[in-house]
Amino acid sequence: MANKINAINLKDRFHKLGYKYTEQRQMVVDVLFEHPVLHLSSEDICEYFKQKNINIGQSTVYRTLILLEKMQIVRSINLDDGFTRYELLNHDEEHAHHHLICSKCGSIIDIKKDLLKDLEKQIFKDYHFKVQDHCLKFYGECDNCKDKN
Amino acid sequence: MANKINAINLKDRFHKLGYKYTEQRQMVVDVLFEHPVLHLSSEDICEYFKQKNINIGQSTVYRTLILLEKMQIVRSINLDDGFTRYELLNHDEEHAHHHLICSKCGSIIDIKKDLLKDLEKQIFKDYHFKVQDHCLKFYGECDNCKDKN
DNA sequence: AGCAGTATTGCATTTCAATTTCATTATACT
DNA sequence: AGTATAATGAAATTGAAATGCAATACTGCT
Ligand SMILES: [Mn+2]
Ligand SMILES: [Mn+2]
Ligand SMILES: [Zn+2]
Ligand SMILES: [Zn+2]
Repeated sequence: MANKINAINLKDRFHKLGYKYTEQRQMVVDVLFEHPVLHLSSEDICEYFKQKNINIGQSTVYRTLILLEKMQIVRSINLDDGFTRYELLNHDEEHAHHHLICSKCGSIIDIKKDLLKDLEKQIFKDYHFKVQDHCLKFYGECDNCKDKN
Repeated sequence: MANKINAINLKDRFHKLGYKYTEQRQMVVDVLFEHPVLHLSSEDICEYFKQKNINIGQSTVYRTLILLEKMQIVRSINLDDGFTRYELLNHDEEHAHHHLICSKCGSIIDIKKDLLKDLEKQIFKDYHFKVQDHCLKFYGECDNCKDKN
């Protein structure tokens, strides 16, 4: 648990890298840690602040997310809805985890098992291509929506 | 080979669906069939026409690609460069094929083997999620770039 | 062939998420 | 506390995607 990232010990991470840990950045980090299961967009986070009457500029939210990605605290993902979305980067996962996207209701399910190790070995054999990361999305019908037919 | 799509017999496909097979649409289709290995964007195709002094409006190209996708002649893909790209839909492939994306030189390699059948069965067992299609991209270093270190 | 009805074109404009500018403000270090 | 530097945020800009609409082209019918 020593090196586990959480909202508490981030201050040091920022300072070690020469960044200031401002109130605004804290707030953005807090929202992400409070909703670990969601895939929030910059707009989602702005909307959340607006509802709580917290004044943080959209460009600050936007730039904070870029910074958090550079700091390897979040990862940006594309779930095909026109928004860049963000999720906390889990350092237990060697590679990006996968997503099930229900075409009916739009719900998103995380798949944390890697599942691709063998394929990547195969690709190295066949194409001499050294895989560093991947992006895998499955489109279909979720358990809930299957009943509603 | 009876039902194989090519640039020749598309006229009938358009007419059967109530669409007109105009010169502009033919030209767009031709560009796609002439570059089966590329992943062209709307802008790429406009640029190609401009260089050949062919006057076709960008909105026509854009709308033609949308139509071709609806007609199941092309598929749109996102290769993380900010452009929607298109490739001919091969009806031998049950699902979308995969892409290797070289982080160094940006080259794109098609992987036509499906490779995901077993995983999709596993996902149905574990999550009761019925996979209909998928999107798989691998990021890494291609064979060419590996030497240049 | 000519006509009428409908689909398509393409210029111009709009949309909208993402990005940048820049004057003001906050932070960290001494 | 003071100073240097980084961050903020309102406003403006960017650029790919999408749309409105008047002009044009295609198709089926006479
Ligand atoms: Mn996720
Ligand atoms: Mn391809
Ligand atoms: Zn669903
Ligand atoms: Zn390469």
